[in-house]
Amino acid sequence: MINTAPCIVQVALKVPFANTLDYQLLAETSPDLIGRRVRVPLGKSQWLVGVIIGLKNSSDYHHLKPVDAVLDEQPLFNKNNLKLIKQAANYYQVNLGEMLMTALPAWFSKPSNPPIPQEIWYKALSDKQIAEKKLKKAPKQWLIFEYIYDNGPQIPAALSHLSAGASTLCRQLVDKGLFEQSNRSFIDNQNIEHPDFALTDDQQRVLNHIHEHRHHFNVSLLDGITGSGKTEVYIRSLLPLLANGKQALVLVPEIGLTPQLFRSFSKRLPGRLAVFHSGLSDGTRARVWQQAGNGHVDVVVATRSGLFTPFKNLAMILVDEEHDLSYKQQDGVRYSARDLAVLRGKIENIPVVLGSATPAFESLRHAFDGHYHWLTLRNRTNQKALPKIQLQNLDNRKTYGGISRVTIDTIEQQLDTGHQVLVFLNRRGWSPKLLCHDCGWIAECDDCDAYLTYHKHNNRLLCHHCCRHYSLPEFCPNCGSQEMDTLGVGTEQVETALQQELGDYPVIRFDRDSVSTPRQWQQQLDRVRTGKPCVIVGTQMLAKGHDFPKLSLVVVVNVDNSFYSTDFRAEEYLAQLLIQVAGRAGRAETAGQVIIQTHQPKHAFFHTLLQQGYEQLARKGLEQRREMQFPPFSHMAIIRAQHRYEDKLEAFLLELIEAIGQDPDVNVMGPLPAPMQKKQKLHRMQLILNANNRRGLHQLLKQLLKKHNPTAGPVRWFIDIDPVSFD
DNA sequence: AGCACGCCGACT
DNA sequence: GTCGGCGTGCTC
Repeated sequence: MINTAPCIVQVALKVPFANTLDYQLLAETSPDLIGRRVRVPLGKSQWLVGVIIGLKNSSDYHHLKPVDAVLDEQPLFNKNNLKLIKQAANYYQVNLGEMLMTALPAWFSKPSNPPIPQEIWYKALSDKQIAEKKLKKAPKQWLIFEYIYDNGPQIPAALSHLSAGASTLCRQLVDKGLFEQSNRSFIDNQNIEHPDFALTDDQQRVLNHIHEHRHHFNVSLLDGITGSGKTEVYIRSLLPLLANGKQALVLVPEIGLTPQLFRSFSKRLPGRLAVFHSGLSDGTRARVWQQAGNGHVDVVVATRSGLFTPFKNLAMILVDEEHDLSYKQQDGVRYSARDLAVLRGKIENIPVVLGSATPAFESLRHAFDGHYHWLTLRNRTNQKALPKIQLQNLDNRKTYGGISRVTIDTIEQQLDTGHQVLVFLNRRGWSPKLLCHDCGWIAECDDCDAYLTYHKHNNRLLCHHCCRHYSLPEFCPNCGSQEMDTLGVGTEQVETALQQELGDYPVIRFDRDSVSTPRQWQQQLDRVRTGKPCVIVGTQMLAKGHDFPKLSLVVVVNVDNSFYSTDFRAEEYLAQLLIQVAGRAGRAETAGQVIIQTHQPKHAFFHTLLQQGYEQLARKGLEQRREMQFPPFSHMAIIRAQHRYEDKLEAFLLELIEAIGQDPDVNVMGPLPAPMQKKQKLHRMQLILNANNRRGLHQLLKQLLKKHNPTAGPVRWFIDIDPVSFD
């Protein structure tokens, strides 16, 4: 029966002043309005997209504006999804509307509600030999066929590197009966491999455990060293679920790692696999979202924002590399996809598996305490020895581009025996400082509190924080001296020095300056993949994922900065990074070797990590945090504020402290200048709140938000719950 | 957040 | 005389 009286809907909108606003809706009152999007007017002339999150029974609707349109025929968010988002909004202290819009692919927030664009995928139908015969006279078509045959279904846009006019060629292949086209954003796996290799005892034990606990919420920490076969465990955990027609969500920390895992999965998992990450177009992301929600996709491999993908029948969430900081969003709503994955598992009552070779100390603590099932893989599947790590004291050693003579000799030996070498350092450019020898002046950015990095290729100074360029001063602006010199070493300099020292061997540099496009990335990677001896010089971007089979030696140039960091997690991060880069080495046919150059080889950190291992480092680190009352033994939040004038900013934060008042459970530190006090002309300051109970902290923040609207006054500020970085 | 209203300085 | 600065206030 149609109810002709308007009903009142509560709409969550991305507006900073309210969680929901009420509108009247002249339509059939039905409970399944909840979770559907609407277009509503707000204020003078704003059309906004919001989500209906409740209905009200009242005849008092005359003062309410009407909903302009209901944009969805079916709810875009189901009950569990809304529950997750509501709890996340509450936890991270943001509006429901803001959390909803964070969860929703951008495509769905357009008021015009355009239809989701479709995309044509091509899939090889025929056998390779048959196709080769048929395509003897069509080399371009053969190229396309071979690529799709080897790499699985693709869209024409992904084939542009093979040939121009790829979509035409694909259509011709369909006409010849060699290709099939489909209108969806996933691949439908049928010809999967069933390898007959046996799992190691460790893997089997872990797998049995996951299998036994697959029907209810529980968290397993899959703590497995590099090469211990975590991916195989993921695959075999998923197989029985997929066989029962269920769905799974797999999170990876960054786009670069999706293809790898996706490729392993596509060889082995029967079913429909899709990826979801920021590298896809808005339209594609919307499509994957919709199809996962409809149950048309079985497995989604996604980065952070994919955590919110709706599913019809979700049965498991895997979080790969769970320690990775990329899971914490660093702008907008500062949520942690790993933490929310656990919450989602709880809400859906399904298992969550967190995997890492170097679990976050926080996660390990849950494992030690028995909150998480602690599943360890301590042996490598191929029985190969782990790389040998050795420290090299840099004191009193002459260096060439930051690298000692002994190390260069070792590098040369490895190259001479046909191997490849990775030189890792986390600093791009030629040199991180430009210094005046006479007065000690150091070039700094006008807009930020940061030293300028000298880049030799364009002979300019660059601020790595705001990207502002400066030309090189001929005289010291402070004393007029011409004795300007660079200080410290960056990738550019390492590359040049090594090229000079190693003569004919190629030196291939990977950093944001030398590889800024996927195409360049691929080109550089191809040079390495030839397997010829070469030196790879790279930053952080090389630490993750990529396997170089010929790599036998990793040199870590400078790690000492971490020992002076103010971040209480600095050593944890350093250990994770070192183990990760070391993991790049051991995959060669010979045992890998890692050289860490440092001025502090006697530091307790190295002793613990190298003699006792990561687990022991974690136990010690956690013990210190317990004593100091730091997370995870306390609950932290940071209030971050910025303004053009330092004095105004400080005055405002003092006002906030006043408003916070005394709380026996919450320790307020500040106002502290942020480590980088000025960034892009804005001064930055913060208050650190450290609380011994979560509820108290949240109550306090809630009241603070009520008293001081963060978007109203002249000073902008926001709350970062469970911060992982302090810059 | 947007977008209005509103009250004071330098310009055709 | 106005154009435009950004302070304050409101949005179902």
